[in-house]
Amino acid sequence: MASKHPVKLTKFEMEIMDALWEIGSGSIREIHDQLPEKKRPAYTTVQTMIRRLEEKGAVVQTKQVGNAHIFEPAVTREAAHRRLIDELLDLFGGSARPLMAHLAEAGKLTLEDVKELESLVTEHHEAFVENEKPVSGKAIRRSRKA
Amino acid sequence: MASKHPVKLTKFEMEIMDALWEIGSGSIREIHDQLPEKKRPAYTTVQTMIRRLEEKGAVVQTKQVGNAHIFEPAVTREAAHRRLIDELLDLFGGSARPLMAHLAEAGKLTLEDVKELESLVTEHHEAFVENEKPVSGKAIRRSRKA
DNA sequence: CCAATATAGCTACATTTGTAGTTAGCCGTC
DNA sequence: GACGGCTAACTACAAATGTAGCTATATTGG
Repeated sequence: MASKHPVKLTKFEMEIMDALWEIGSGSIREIHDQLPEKKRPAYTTVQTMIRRLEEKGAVVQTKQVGNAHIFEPAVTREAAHRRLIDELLDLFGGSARPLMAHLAEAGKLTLEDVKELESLVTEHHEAFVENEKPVSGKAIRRSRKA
Repeated sequence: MASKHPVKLTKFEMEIMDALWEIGSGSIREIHDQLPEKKRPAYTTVQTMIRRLEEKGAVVQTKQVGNAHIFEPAVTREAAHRRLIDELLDLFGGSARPLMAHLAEAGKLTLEDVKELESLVTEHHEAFVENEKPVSGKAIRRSRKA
């Protein structure tokens, strides 16, 4: 496998990245403006954050428009999310089971969610038995509706 | 509701707590010894951590045996876990769905897991319709087998 | 009772994270 | 071509986190 760890991002860094993922690419100001008014830090704070994210390799500076730098994500939202999930799973001993249980108890899951999940898992499983490995190339097909 | 947020614990703090949860209660030394040899920090590091955890209200000093203090968790593992999950969920916009999808794709879930989950959710749901609120007092019953 | 040992209780320090001010340079405008 | 504004860069700083040493004291075996 190629890139080992898609860098570790903190909660706040994730929020910055969220803004960037949302707009796809943009200047510091655009990222800043994209942040929810509520917890919107100073412009310079975003600057610092982006700089650190760049150091970490989470964003890259692509081009330059005027004297403004344009940045874009160097990691996908999915990869970042997966990283967080894996980390959480670790705390739980690597098994997803307890995590599920918690979600269920907290009432965060509807029967529908579970149904959907079932087909996802089934598909995934079938992809495995049919090819002896995950569907090559493109990701597992699944009904997107969000 | 009583205690709002069961304190925020870092990864490392969780590991310390894990040791404590495991032994139920014990002295610094016992906690220290309980930690996996691999990443086992200095005795004093554990001391510092426990002190901070005490400040945070995650552990309490119950009694004293000889000159050794005995500590025990002030929060349940479940509560701590739930806290982490909730935080993760937040990053995901509050919905458990994307989380599920990730787990499914990462092949972390077996069909069995999903089946089990289904009954969990069903039970939970029934508890709701029957009582108009979560099962009072004790937690939802579920087959323990770990 | 006294020495060896185990603990507790401080203090210390490097890193990471969150947050922002200050300064200096580039750019377009008048 | 000088000026005002936007942006980049650097610097600063406090709190949280990770890690551990040192000192004084309590315990206990001899």
